[in-house]
Amino acid sequence: MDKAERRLELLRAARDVFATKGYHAAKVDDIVARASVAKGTFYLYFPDKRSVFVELVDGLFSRLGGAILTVDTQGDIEAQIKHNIRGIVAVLLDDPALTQLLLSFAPGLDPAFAAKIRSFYDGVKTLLRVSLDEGQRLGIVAEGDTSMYATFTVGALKEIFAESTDRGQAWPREQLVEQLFRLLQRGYLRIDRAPEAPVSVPPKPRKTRKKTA
Amino acid sequence: MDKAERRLELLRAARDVFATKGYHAAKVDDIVARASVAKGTFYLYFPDKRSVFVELVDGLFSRLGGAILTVDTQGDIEAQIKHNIRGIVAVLLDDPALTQLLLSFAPGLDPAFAAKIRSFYDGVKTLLRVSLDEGQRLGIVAEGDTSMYATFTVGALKEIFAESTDRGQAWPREQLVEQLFRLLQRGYLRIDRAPEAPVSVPPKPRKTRKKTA
Amino acid sequence: MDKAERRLELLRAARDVFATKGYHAAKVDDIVARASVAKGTFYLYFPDKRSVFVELVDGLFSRLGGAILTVDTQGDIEAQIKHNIRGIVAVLLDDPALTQLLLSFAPGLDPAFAAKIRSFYDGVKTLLRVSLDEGQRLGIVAEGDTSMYATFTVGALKEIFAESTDRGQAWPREQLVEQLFRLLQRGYLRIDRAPEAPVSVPPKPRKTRKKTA
Amino acid sequence: MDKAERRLELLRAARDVFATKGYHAAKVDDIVARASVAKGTFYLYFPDKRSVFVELVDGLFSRLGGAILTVDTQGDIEAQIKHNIRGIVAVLLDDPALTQLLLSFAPGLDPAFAAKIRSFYDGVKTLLRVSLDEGQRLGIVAEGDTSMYATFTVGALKEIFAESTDRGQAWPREQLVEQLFRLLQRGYLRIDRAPEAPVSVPPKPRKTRKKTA
DNA sequence: AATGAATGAGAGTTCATTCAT
DNA sequence: AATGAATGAACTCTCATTCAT
Repeated sequence: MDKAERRLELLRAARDVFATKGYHAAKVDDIVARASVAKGTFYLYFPDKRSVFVELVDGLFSRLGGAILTVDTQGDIEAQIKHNIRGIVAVLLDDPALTQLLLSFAPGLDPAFAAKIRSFYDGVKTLLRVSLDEGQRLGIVAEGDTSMYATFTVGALKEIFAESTDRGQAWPREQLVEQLFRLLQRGYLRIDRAPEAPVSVPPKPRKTRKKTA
Repeated sequence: MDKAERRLELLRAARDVFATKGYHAAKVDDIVARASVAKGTFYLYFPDKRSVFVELVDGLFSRLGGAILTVDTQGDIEAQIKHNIRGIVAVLLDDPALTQLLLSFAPGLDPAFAAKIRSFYDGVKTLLRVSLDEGQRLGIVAEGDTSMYATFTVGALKEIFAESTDRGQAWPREQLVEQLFRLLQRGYLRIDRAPEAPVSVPPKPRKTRKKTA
Repeated sequence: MDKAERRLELLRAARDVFATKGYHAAKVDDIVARASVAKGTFYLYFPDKRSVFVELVDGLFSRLGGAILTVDTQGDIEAQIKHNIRGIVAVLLDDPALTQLLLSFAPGLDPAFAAKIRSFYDGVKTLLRVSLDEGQRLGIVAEGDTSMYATFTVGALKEIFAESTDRGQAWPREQLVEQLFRLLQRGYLRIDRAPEAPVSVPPKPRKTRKKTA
Repeated sequence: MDKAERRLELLRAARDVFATKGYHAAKVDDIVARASVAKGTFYLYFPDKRSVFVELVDGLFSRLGGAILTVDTQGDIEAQIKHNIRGIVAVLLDDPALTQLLLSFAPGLDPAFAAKIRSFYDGVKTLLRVSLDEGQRLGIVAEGDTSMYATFTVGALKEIFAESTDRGQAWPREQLVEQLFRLLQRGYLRIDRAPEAPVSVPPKPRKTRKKTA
């Protein structure tokens, strides 16, 4: 077997075991058993148990980072946001075990991991907040504390993905994208305003924007 | 020292240690050291390490559960929702260590705990969803998948509290309540914004608010 | 059993196992088996395997250091030197297992240990060299490189003790003292000169000391 | 590459690694890395790690053994002794890494090795003792326990070489030979010091050398 | 002959739990 | 009730050795 392939096999095995049992309950023995190799083999490919974990999380992080593009306010904002959402959905739902792993990881577990994961989310939130600030200037984001909006959004996304992953993808992918977008839109996005009008926001006719909300 | 008091002391010690180091890194030695008792004493009050943890989480859960009242649609809905939020905020921010513990605990970490925690959140979501369903009938909640609204809300709350706890309570309590409410309100609530008007959202007369909801 | 006593028991067990099998071949399992305790107990008394070893060697070092007194050139030199030799002999032969351990320890085995042990011997040699320098000024030590004399002496002592320990103390203690002294005396000491006279150096008549040697 | 040469290369590599890190800390990986061959290759030339070590030590032993000639009491004793010393010095200082290895190896470290090494030194001591016994009969060795003289001598030599090797050969070779000889001479040898006179120590007529020697 | 990936027995260490005092 | 010394199962990681290529 090819060296790179065995490495991947071990990563996959580790991912599955971590996702199933959690980091601490996952023993190296479990991982190698799942990969059908001897214990020592594990250490040919990774310096220690922790580093596989870190590599898995890092991989997901970077794929997520790659999926999120900064919104260009000159272009079609709705399309870009949906594209970002779609990207995130794709990355996360393509590897539910890994998503489980990421979402199930929490501060307090291990200071070293916590810092790494927190900094990732902080990065996402900052990205988001900056976009929201810009949006406020353009009048397409409601007034208010944008950093709280960002926190709110990230939390909502995390929970929805956690649930999706948990339940083995109850919601079809594109529907998830649509619903997520509408949540954001009805929440604080003001691409189409008339936000306080009870219902039926006509999506397209954007020219009539009012301040009042 | 009184038996009940010693028990409490141990619980507090455990809570602090768990919150600081996480469940696995917290050693029984750390807990008893913090409580200034001998190691054996710990086992006079608790059958094992895990059960202290469970008891702590359970306690927080039940206090949270107690703080959330089913919204009586005959009464002042906004006030009741704010009261609920205020209750949750109070419970969580009154014991940041425990909140940290709860939020830092996640599925995947340990299957047994995960089930317990998930069932709590499921309970909260169900409570919420039922209220939202009712709200939809009353026309004060936007159309859409209420279970997703519930998930969304819980996720947002978790993230905001996590951040609040993390940062040593950056936001003043009442402001947090207000902002959370406004997020919900602007999000999918369709209560009329007659600002500061005490109460009485006329439940039935839905025709005036037309088109949807 | 008393805590201090158990500690001693473990030290003794470790000493015996180390002396018999050497540091690397000595397993913690061997030590605890010999001390008739569980493996975990070992770690209640010592942080790790290495530290027991270090403690053993340190103990012997300090006892040796305590046995060696700086020679006061105003007093009876021969008596003082013999006293030193007697002290060293006593320390080393009283605990053959530990002596075995010390002598069987060598540079290259482990950089950390090597430094520790080398520095001890360096200390001894320096002590000796200083005495010899003083002796040369007084005309009771032959001319020549005193640092080489010191090295020579230490090597000879080490070998003789190694052999004594090996063979289960072939030579009676006081005879060893006498013979060691005579080796030194005939070697480079000039307390009683007439050094070239083939045999039978009359030990006492010291008053006639001559420079010439 | 020629088979014998590769074998030598591995031996050299092993010698260097052993000398630097000691036997236990030296990994087969280190050795093959230094020899720039694959790990499996090592086992084509040697059955196991230990056997390389043994072969290295054996080689040094036999070279040492070859350098030591039995002293012919009919010939020039001083010259022969110096020749022996010079031979030992040459063997040891020509390969400091190996010397380091030999001297840093000690009983207790590993029973199997210990026996081998002890038997070598025992051989040397016996050789020496026999010569000294003969010397006593000839009146050129002081009275006393010759086996102790032998032990003494070997120990002194070991220590001096250990120090020389340690310090990267502080003393020039011929000076070392001279000084070693003088130590022996002033110690228990009773050869007349007629300095530089080529040879022929008349064995018997001892009375003429008086006082000074 | 040479390679180097794979092996797996075994080591040191940890720590929740027990129990004699 | 309280103590804290003792326990030992379990874990991660090491590395000499093997063997298919």
